[in-house]
Amino acid sequence: MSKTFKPTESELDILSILWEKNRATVREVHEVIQQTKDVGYTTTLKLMQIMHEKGLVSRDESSKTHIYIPSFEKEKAQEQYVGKMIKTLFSGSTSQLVMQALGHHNANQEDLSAIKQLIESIENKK
Amino acid sequence: MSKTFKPTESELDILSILWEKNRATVREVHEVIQQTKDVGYTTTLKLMQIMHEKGLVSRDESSKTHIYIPSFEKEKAQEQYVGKMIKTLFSGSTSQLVMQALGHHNANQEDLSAIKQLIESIENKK
DNA sequence: ATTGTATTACGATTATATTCGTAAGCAATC
DNA sequence: GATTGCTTACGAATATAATCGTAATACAAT
Repeated sequence: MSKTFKPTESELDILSILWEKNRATVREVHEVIQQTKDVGYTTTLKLMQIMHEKGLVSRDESSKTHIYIPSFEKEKAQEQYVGKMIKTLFSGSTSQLVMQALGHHNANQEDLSAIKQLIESIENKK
Repeated sequence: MSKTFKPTESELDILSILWEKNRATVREVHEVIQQTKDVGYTTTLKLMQIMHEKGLVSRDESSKTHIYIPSFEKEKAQEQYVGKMIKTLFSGSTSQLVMQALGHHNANQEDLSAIKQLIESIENKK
C-alpha cells in the first residue's frame, strides 16, 4: 500500500513550486514564496529540510547548495485532493465540482473543446 | 470585505456534515464522524464550541441540547477551495482540473449531458 | 425527592506546524 | 589569511489544532 501522503499547507505550497520548476534550490523556492508571504529564509529552509526527512522531497547534495526534487508526481496529489474535495464539498458528485469550476473560473474555447471531446470519449466507452 | 474563512481540516469535516443535514446536534454530528474516525464525544463537542466562537457556526440554545447551524453557504467554501486548488495543483488551469475530475471519478450519463450543456451555454455567451 | 443519563463548559495536555536565531562551513575576494 | 556573503544544520520558541477528563447542569424516569 502506498504511504499516506499528507503535506501541510506550507508544504503543499512548496511542492507546487517544485512541480512547476521540476527541481529547485531553497533560495529559488524562497524567492517565489516571498512574493506572497513575508517569511524568513531559514523558515523556508527548515520546511524543506523537514519535507526531506518525511520523504516528500529528495535532494541532490553533490554541491554545497542542495537541489530539491519532489518525490512524487503532482498527479498523485491532484487525485487525492480532488477526491477529498468531491467528498466533503460536493456531496460526492463529480459533476457538481466540474460545473462549479467551469462556472466560476474562466476556461478558454480550446479548453472547452477539449473537455467536450473527453466527455464524448467517456460516453463512447459505455 | 468578507472575513477570511479558513476552517481546519476537522472543522471542514464537521461543516460538511452540517451542510448535508442543514442543522444538527453535537450528537448527530459525532455519530457521523465516528463512522470513519475513532474519537471521543467531548472532542467533537469542543470542536463545535470553538467553531461557534469563531463564528463558523451559529447555534440555537433554546433547548438544553443545542442545535448547530453552519453560518455560511457551502458554495462559498466550494469557490474558495476550488480556486486554491486550481492555483496550487493545476497551475491555474481550470480545464486541467475538470479533466482530472472527469477522468478519475465516475460521472454518470446524466451528469455528462448536463456538463455538455453547460459548456455549450458558455460557448454561446462569447 | 432521588437517581440515572445525556448534555454542556472548561481546563489541561498532547501533538503538530511554523517560525527564526545562532553557529558552523565553504568559497571567493580583498 | 582575514573578511564577506551565502549556505546548511540545529535547537528552541511560539502558535495552532486536536484530544480528552472532570465537573456542573438539566431533565426525565422512578
